Amino acid sequence: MQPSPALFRAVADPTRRGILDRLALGDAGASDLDPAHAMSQPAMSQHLKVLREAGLVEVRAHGRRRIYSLQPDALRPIYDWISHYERFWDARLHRLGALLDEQAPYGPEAEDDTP
Amino acid sequence: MQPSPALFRAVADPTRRGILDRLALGDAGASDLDPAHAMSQPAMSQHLKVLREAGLVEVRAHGRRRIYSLQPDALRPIYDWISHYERFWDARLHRLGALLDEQAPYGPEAEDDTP
DNA sequence: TTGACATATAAGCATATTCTTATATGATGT
DNA sequence: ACATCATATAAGAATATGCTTATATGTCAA
Repeated sequence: MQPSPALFRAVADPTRRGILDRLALGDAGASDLDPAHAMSQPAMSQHLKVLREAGLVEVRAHGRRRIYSLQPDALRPIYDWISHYERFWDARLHRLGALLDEQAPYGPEAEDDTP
Repeated sequence: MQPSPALFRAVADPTRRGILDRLALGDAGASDLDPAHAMSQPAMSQHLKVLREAGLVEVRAHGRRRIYSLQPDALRPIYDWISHYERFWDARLHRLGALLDEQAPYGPEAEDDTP
């Protein structure tokens, strides 16, 4: 089964992946997540919203600050999806695949249209 | 390090993930990849181009057909990126993280602004 | 060679995404 | 209460994405 579009969309953006990487080091307030002020405050807030809606981060209030924390479990659907391909990463399986291809040039379902 | 934007962009689209899932079953001609004619021929061709540019598929000519094959190795950067988060998936580590959080409420870098 | 087939590319349009500026909300310290 | 700080939301503009129709390229079969 496929991961939710919201999840893939959330991690598709390099800025947001950077935020996740940062949060993997430890919880942080929203403003701490962009120390170099590479983007405006609303831009960051919007990225955090996308991550929240994907379940990848959670917020808690600490006074007037919002402390964000990583919810790494939310990445599992992507991990599981990719894991299905892991079996192809073994060189011997690759070799076997090549052998099978020699016998059936382009897969089990392709009809032979060149008699 | 972060996977290339082209790679993440390629798998961010559910239609393209479907194409990859289909190719995991075996090589196929471009037209075989949309048996239900859910989209136009150019749409499929454009999706395949994105996948090609991300290195996720390769083409070979077989007569006038183009046979596409999966290049699963190209998924590894995403897999590796996500693997960094895998260590958080263990419940005991989660527990430990909570304990550490009690001692340092929101991570190692947050300055104490509530005296 | 010629016409049909399989795929790719070009151009244009609708929608989505991401940014910006301006403003709202809510907590803090005086 | 009031000014300030931290964050969120609204609205709009610029760009990116994914689709469509039309057309180009290359192969096959007669």
